[in-house]
Amino acid sequence: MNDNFFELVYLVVAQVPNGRVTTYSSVARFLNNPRGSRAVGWAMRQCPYPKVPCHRVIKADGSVGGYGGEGVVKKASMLRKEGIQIRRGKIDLSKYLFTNFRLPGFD
DNA sequence: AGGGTGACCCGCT
DNA sequence: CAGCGGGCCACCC
Repeated sequence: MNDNFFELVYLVVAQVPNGRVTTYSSVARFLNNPRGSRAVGWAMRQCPYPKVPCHRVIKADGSVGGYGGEGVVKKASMLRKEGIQIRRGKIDLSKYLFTNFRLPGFD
């Protein structure tokens, strides 16, 4: 269940509130894996938990990133709907980036 | 045990 | 500011 890095990613991403976004790198860093950003992307690709807002996870440079191919448009649309302004396909991380996660399991 | 894949990141040019 | 290449991590076959 929650013994894998994989599961932790979902728990952390699920903590991202509406109207905010996070980056693969930030999540990886929170899990003490500063270089595990790729693994986070892997977890997102699987996304077996519908409660996990994988669409709120973007790249570290502010770009929307990917969503399984041409779904990126849909992803951007959803973010926009949540009140996130996207300028030239980029999101202002200094405004919407959320990294104030809490340790999973310490509810 | 080994190789291939992926919704990435960072530094350099 | 944009483009290219190398590196790192975890999962599946």
